Amino acid sequence: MKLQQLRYLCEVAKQGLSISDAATALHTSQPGVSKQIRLLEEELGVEMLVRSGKRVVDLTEPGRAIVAVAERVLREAANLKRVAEDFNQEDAGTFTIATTHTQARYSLPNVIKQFSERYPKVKLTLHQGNPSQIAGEVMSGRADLGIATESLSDVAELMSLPCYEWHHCLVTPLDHPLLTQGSISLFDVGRYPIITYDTAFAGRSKINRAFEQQGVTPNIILSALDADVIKAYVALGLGIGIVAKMAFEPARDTGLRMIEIDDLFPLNTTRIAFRRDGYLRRYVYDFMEIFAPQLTRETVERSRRGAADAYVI
Amino acid sequence: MKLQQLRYLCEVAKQGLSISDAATALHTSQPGVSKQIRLLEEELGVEMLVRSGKRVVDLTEPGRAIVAVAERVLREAANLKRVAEDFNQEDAGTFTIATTHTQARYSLPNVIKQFSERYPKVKLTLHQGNPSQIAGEVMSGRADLGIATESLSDVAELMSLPCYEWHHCLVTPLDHPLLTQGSISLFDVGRYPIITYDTAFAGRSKINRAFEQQGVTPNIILSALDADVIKAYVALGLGIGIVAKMAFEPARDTGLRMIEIDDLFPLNTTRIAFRRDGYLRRYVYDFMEIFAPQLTRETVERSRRGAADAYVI
DNA sequence: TTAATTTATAATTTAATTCTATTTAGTTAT
DNA sequence: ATAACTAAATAGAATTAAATTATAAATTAA
Repeated sequence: MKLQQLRYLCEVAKQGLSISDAATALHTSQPGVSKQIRLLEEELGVEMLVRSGKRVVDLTEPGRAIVAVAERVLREAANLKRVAEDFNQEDAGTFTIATTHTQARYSLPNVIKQFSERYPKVKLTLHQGNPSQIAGEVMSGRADLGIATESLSDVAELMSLPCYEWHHCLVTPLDHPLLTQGSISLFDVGRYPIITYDTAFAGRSKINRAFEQQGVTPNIILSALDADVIKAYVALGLGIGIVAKMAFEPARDTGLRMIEIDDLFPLNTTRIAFRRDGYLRRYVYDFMEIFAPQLTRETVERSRRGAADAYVI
Repeated sequence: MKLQQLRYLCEVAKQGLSISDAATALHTSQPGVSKQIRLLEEELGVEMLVRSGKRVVDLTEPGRAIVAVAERVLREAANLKRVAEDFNQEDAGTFTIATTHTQARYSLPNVIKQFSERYPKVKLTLHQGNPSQIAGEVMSGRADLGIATESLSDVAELMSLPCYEWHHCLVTPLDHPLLTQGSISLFDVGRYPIITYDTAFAGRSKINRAFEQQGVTPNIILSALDADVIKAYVALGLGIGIVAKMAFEPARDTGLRMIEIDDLFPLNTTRIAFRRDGYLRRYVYDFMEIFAPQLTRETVERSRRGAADAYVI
């Protein structure tokens, strides 16, 4: 078994089961790929590709399982290179963060500015997506870190650590009646048309639950994927917005007012996630510490190890 | 980078940093190993071995990190073969269980008998050890499953599932005064010399804690690694024994009496553990189900996936 | 049925690995 | 300090494996 063979196999799977396309993508010849895959099949004693004459039609069931494991092997092998780079003290490399709009737009810019000044040679990529996409990106190794709110804690392969907590707030047009009202309840909020995040984003589920618990049925007239869209519609007078407090920028959002409502909705926790068994380069640790100062390299490593040394019986 | 190179490197590390010994172990020549390791060093741009002239003296720091990752790559690659074997429907293969004496001696024999009848061609190995050794064996991939009590739940890389619960009991000589006493408290037990498990075994920590909580200082005159030793000394009249209830066999232990004391010490839970990311062959799933009927393949797979699909935000 | 596309095979070339023999360097014992 | 021994690196030859080109066979689409 050779790593090369695994690379060929995975590329064929990736290219939609075309040996020719895989060969092109790998800058090699079609017969080479074809042969190496057959050699692997021979060695393992299992057909991995379903062939109809001279066409590859599908992966066999064992083929699917083998591709999954092969991908992991290749990921680990790629980790090896990163380990070496890291020890070479080369402050160069790639770094991919999968995150949501809210983070990318409102909490990351400062962090990334600092990071880039410290590591100008690191090629940084942001992948924007919804929380399940983020988890998928990190699990598959396409992203080094995932940053999202609440959602990342349920996945076994991922380790996730809390970074900071935040509240929602209301944004209204300049002349809204709620601005002059003293204390505001969910009932008050429920009287106006609401614009907020799409389900599965930035704490929307908590918003729903809070209304439910109070027996209020909110009139959500518009769900958006990000706060910028929400604010735009609020400015147009379509309703009041519920967004993450960090998404309100007094200097820019001059056509809007913000109302603090910390007690109406539960606290949200933004978490950072990475593969439990992945290798994290030095600069990734540094990024985490810039993002959430309590996450020093030591703290993170301790959490990763878990209580691996302790046992009871 | 080639798998071969990683194999060579790991073998050198395993053979105590001898390239010649590694070559012998791998049935190849010394210059071949030497060269491949140098090629890998060149490719990665890092020296992995500390050489003093023509001697290998140590691993460099990056070398150590690289060996660790390389071992994982090789483990995953080995998994590939198992996947293939599994789909080949070959009911043959190897299966290593790391466990404690208590399990090996009292709970596994029946299970293994059933298993071996069903899979006569599977080569089964039992590794006996203390709980931290068991965790280590499973983590490193030397064992497929670990079985122990309580201890395996703290390790992040391992997934552990509860199998069954059990209590301790007292074993005494035939004529012991406690045999005629009605209800027995920890104070009563504490009046006699005690023989029980060594620390870090079969719930010893729970025994200690129970005594502590009652403010009783037990007079433990002997700690043993297994119940057989304990019973032998009890039979000699050296004291009373505290062992797992399953370790008392009325038919064999004719020179001893057993006293149930389910309420004196907390319940113990025996767990089965495996690597979260390892491939489990069909017969391993079957073994688990024989051992603990509630652990069907479906149940186990569901636990492994965790709540990977669910997310909140 | 024909043209286009895709994989497999064969033959050739190229490259890489492994082996044997040998050299070089380090360690130990005298 | 020297000799004897051991281990690793090097060189060159032999072997083996991989990639390439050309081509054949099979399938799909027109």
